[in-house]
Amino acid sequence: MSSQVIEEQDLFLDDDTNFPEQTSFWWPAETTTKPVNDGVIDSLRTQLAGPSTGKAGLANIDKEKVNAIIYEASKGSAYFENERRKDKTVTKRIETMLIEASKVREMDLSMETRIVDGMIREFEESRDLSQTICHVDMDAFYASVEELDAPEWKNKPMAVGSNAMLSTSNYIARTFGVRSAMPGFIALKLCPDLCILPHNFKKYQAASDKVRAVFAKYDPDFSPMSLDEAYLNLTKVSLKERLETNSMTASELVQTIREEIFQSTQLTASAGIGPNKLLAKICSDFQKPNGQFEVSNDREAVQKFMAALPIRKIFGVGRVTERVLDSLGVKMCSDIYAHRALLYKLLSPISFKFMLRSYLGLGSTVVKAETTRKSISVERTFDALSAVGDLILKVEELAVLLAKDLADAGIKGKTIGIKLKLSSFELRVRSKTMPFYISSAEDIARIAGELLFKEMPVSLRLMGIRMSSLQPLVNENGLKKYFSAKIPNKQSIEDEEDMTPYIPEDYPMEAELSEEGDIENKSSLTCPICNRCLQLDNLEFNQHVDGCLSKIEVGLLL
DNA sequence: GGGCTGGTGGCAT
DNA sequence: TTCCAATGCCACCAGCCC
Repeated sequence: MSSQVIEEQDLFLDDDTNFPEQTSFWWPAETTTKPVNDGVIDSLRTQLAGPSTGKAGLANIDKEKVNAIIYEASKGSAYFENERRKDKTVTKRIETMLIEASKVREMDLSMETRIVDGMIREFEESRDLSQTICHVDMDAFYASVEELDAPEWKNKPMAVGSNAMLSTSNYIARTFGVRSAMPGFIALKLCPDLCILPHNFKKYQAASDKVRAVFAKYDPDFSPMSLDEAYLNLTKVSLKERLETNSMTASELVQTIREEIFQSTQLTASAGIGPNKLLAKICSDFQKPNGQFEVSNDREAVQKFMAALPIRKIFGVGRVTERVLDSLGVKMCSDIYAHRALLYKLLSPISFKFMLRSYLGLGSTVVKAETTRKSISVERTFDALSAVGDLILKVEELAVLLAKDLADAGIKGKTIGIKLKLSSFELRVRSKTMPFYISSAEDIARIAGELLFKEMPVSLRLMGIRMSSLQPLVNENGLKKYFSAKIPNKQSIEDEEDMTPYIPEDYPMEAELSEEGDIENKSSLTCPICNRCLQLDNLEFNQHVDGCLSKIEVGLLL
């Protein structure tokens, strides 16, 4: 598995938002910004503040002031306008639901209540309290690793990432409201003294390897969620091992694990213990940093724990779901029960079941080391591009990267998807499933190019290509394919149809090729429309593709 | 009409 | 001036088949 995948996931999984007791929000009097209120509703300001800000641990921070600064820094940008559009969509969705809710509230819901109570009884019967699951989460992982090499950062606000986006921040920086998934330039407005260190994934991987070695000792099948986070099933740790580690209870065992992690890495970890993954995950956030929390394997303890929990604490409930449920009066998990008949009527069966199970504190107990990968993708952000030739080059560039990742992973796939982020931040995803498997850069570029051209004209700030419906490569030819000659290249297709777009025989293609020019500045480029390999410079190539596109419009091609 | 598959959008980490 | 990258899951809809 590509290690980069895990590292990148980590950017968002690092949501350890609790703070040391002594922290308080620093606010110089002369720069105090009054919370703005120019007609923008609170939901948008909360939305702009970023993910995870509603989670526990921010009690010591003046959220109003932080949000006001973020709002001021974002106002007027394309990003801001897009957030406003998204906010309106959610608002509309909520309005529609509230109309429905007012109708439902007038109805006699005794039958629905009985149905839900029946579901609860059924769920109760399936409750498994026999397992001891632990979720371990390293504290401010990237930042803490950096502090190992440079201890002076321990007393200064520091974050890891870039001017565009932060992965994580140390606890000093968090007292300023600086946190993961925040753009660096906004973080600097919150904390002008903040130092932003670039990523050093090799270091984080090395530290992670040490942490995982400890995990493996206690559960060889531990399930890593990212570089700094994993689930362990401690049920099977034998009494003998517990005695050897001088620990009898699950809590003592986890204490031992955390101590071993510290011995090995000088890094602190927080942990949660419970009868399933849902509870363990929530608990690991409770005593951050460098702490642990346990919910005992007892139905009443679990119910009591869950009832007092804000719904946002549930893994899978984000800002949007929180807003939607809040509009229905559901803020805490106990509210799910109080409003069970209404929610039963309004939510989809799957969503309702998820909420009800969460209220009951029921979750999966399956801790598995490996899961099969479902998709593999690459994406890049860049300065706005709209010229056809530039976009084609970008497709080819990404296709090469994806083909390499596929080759490294030894897989091929049938479904190609493109992801486009317009300069307006509007997101578009398009995909196409082929009747055969592909893995070469050429095939990927051609299909991705076809998808892209249907969206033209566009001005893009991000492009991504994803391959899904995956299957392992069975022979070496498949692996060699991408590195072999450019065209034609069909060995992975074998008995399947030819993918080359149909081009009429009398189609006049070669005008550009016969032109004179400085061959030094020309490179070999494949037009994704007519699939010809051309020796052209960028300008000529753009003109060629534009010509092909106009031919598509009049139905001459494809 | 119900199940299946594929495509798109959205939400989540 | 500046808002990442990779992946999974689900809802909803349309089209197809039996």
